[in-house]
Amino acid sequence: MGVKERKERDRQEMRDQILKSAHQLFLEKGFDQISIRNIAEAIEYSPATIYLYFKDKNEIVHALHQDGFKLLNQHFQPLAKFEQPFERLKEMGKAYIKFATENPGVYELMFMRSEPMEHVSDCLDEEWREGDRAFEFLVETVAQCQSQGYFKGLHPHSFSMMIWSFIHGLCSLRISQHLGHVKGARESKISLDDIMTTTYATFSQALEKLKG
Amino acid sequence: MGVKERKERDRQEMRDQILKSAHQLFLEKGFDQISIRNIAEAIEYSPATIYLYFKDKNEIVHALHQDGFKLLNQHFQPLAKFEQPFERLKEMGKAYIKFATENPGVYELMFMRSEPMEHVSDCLDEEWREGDRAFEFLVETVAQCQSQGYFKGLHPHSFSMMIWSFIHGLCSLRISQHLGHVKGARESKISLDDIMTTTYATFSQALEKLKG
Amino acid sequence: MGVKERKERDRQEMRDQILKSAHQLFLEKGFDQISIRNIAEAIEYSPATIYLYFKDKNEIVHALHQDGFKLLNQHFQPLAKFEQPFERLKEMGKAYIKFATENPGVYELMFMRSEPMEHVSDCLDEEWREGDRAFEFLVETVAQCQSQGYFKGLHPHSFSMMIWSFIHGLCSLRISQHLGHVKGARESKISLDDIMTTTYATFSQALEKLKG
Amino acid sequence: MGVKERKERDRQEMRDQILKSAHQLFLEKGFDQISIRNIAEAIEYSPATIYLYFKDKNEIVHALHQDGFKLLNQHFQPLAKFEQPFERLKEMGKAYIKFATENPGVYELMFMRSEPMEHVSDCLDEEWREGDRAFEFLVETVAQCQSQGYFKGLHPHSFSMMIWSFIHGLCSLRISQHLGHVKGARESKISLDDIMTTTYATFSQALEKLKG
DNA sequence: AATGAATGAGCTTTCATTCAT
DNA sequence: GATGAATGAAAGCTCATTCAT
Repeated sequence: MGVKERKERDRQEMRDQILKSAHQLFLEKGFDQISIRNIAEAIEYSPATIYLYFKDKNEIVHALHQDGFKLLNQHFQPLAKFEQPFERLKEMGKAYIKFATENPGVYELMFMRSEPMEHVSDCLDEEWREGDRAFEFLVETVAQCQSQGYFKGLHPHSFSMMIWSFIHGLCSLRISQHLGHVKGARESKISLDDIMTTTYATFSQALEKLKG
Repeated sequence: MGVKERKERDRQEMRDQILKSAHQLFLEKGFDQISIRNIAEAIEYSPATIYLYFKDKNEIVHALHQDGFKLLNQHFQPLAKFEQPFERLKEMGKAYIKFATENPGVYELMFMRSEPMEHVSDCLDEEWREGDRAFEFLVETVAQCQSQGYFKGLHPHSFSMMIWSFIHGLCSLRISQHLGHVKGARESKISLDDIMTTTYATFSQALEKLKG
Repeated sequence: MGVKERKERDRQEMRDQILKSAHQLFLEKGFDQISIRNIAEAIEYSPATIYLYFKDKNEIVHALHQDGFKLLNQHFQPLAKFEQPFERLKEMGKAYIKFATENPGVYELMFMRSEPMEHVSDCLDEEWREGDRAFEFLVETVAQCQSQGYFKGLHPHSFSMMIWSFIHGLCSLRISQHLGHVKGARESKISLDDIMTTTYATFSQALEKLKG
Repeated sequence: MGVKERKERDRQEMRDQILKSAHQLFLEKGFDQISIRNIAEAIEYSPATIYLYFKDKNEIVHALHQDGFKLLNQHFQPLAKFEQPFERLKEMGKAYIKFATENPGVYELMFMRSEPMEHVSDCLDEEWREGDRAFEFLVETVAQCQSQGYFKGLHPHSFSMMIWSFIHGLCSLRISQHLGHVKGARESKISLDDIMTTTYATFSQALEKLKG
């Protein structure tokens, strides 16, 4: 009995290792520098081996895509403990930034490229469950904020879109290396993290002012 | 003397023609679909000819990058006529969206990819002049808004960063095809343009509320 | 003792099952579409298992080759009942056509490819017994026809070769899909079976005229 | 002026060289052992170079296919001088055999494989002109034989099909190496050429007897 | 006896780039 | 000034085969 289970576990471990390597390569080399051969080299296996665990390159990308959303939701999980919705909202932003900053390659894959979307768009809605969950969490939190007097008169869905746009913009500018090239940031030696923190703080202040 | 100058002029014309074609291709195909052969075919010259005018593919990308910023500034030019800074600010957003929507390939190249940045970062600050101009225009406008009572107590540079993050986030989500996949948008048949308009309107409303 | 024999029997059964699946695959897919994996999948065993029963792919092909000849002879078996040799000869042709048409993949393997031959040529004459039987049956029938006044003055072995060439030509043209591409057949919508029947009938008529 | 022409000639020579090598490889290795890499190696160029002269592998196969038919017709050309149709018919057979024997690889490609057919079948009828010409030449010759009293009462098209089947059968058995394995031929040390000659002679005799 | 895991060698194809002409 | 010709390097992928378990 144990044998079968161990095999299954080994198999899963190998899949994970492959995905982890791909993940790592995204980080180092960027989305289109990734190749089956690259991954194979990284895990020190032959390219053919990859195909024992994934049907094709697409399936790898797909898996990373889904794993990415799961991971994002994991970053959101601890936020439930914040009872004040506005507090929670602000923490969500921080968690999102943390996720993007720590997993730039996967973030790129999830939100900054159109290629994966073309494949994924054929999929069942089911595939989007994790992605939906994340967004719904945001919408709910916004709605709760409104019931406490924030963002009065604004549509919660649209306002959530706005928030997401901002935070995605900030994260993606960082990942695409544009953050450090803005006039002002370029000259002074401010760290990228500081820029993000400052910008996010500004956004938070603005949100705060939208109360009442 | 005249000969030398004419030659130089011819050379510049050829460079422009190549860039124009590349720009056009970006419009149709997107960043990774572009190739030297593609461009050569479009201008009806041989691939080898391109190398007479550009050292390598990077140099083309680089040039497009710079031209892109010029083009963006051209979109901003007519905004000078808006005397009310807040009006001007809102129009800037629209102009930015227009630029991004009409030149998705170039936008992708300018703001959504890290590869070009890596090459550009070695360059002189001089290279960034056009980019800086665009951002400074935003900062100035924000500052003028503040002198009229908007965004009180917020740092103009940071607030500009926030605005840019938002608008870039919105545009890049559209270009990367993610806009249509958000829960809600996916089911209803809202057009992407409508989503952008709505989200931007929400943002404008929010900004408006930050007066006083 | 019994154990050893049972094992041997089991082994033989497995070999047969593998061959049967391969045969089936040939029927559906044709010579080059076949792979060890294909066969393994069909018998629901792992590819590695196949190597327990056959040294390599060649050995499988070889075995199919031999089985093919057995099957061909089985098609000939019922012909013994035709007492008139010329009738029997004509029925042999029909039986051959039936065999080829119903087992195109195996026919291809047996008669249309050189690869298998290269391996087989090292083999003992013994290996050819079944093949020889089939041809000898033809030669005998021809000889009997001659004793009834047909094909006078023609060498039976050569005449048999001639007959085989014709019938093989007809069958192989069909299997290689050339039959439908001849001028005339291509335009009209005659079925391949009709072309074969007609051509064979013409041949029969010609043979008939060679009497006396 | 001469430059352009020379270039064109060089280009044609290269194409020919590639085709010749492919032709040669067919001969040595058989149809499916052929690969772009193989050909490239044979002509001592890089694989990529092949793609400068042919769009893809298919185009090479296609070209060989067409060239083959042209070559076959060239073998038929000198036969016009035979005024007696029956003589011409017999010479046609010999010419066909000569063509097949000297170009086994191409013959295999032209008549013994189904893969090329699948691609070619989509083509215009125009593509088949050369093939049609060859077959029509046969039908005409048969018809002329009939006007001289041969093959009375037989349909010329069907009878031509019969002749082609025979001669193709004979040639293809030789090419697929089956000719030497027939009982009788195997034991005695008769050369393959002798077998072919003898079998063809027997066929000729039979045809002769179909007069009157 | 059976197999999961692994791989080397092979495939077709594309592309940025160089260089002799 | 322009290019046809050539290529090295890389891509995704498949398959027959081996071997430890």
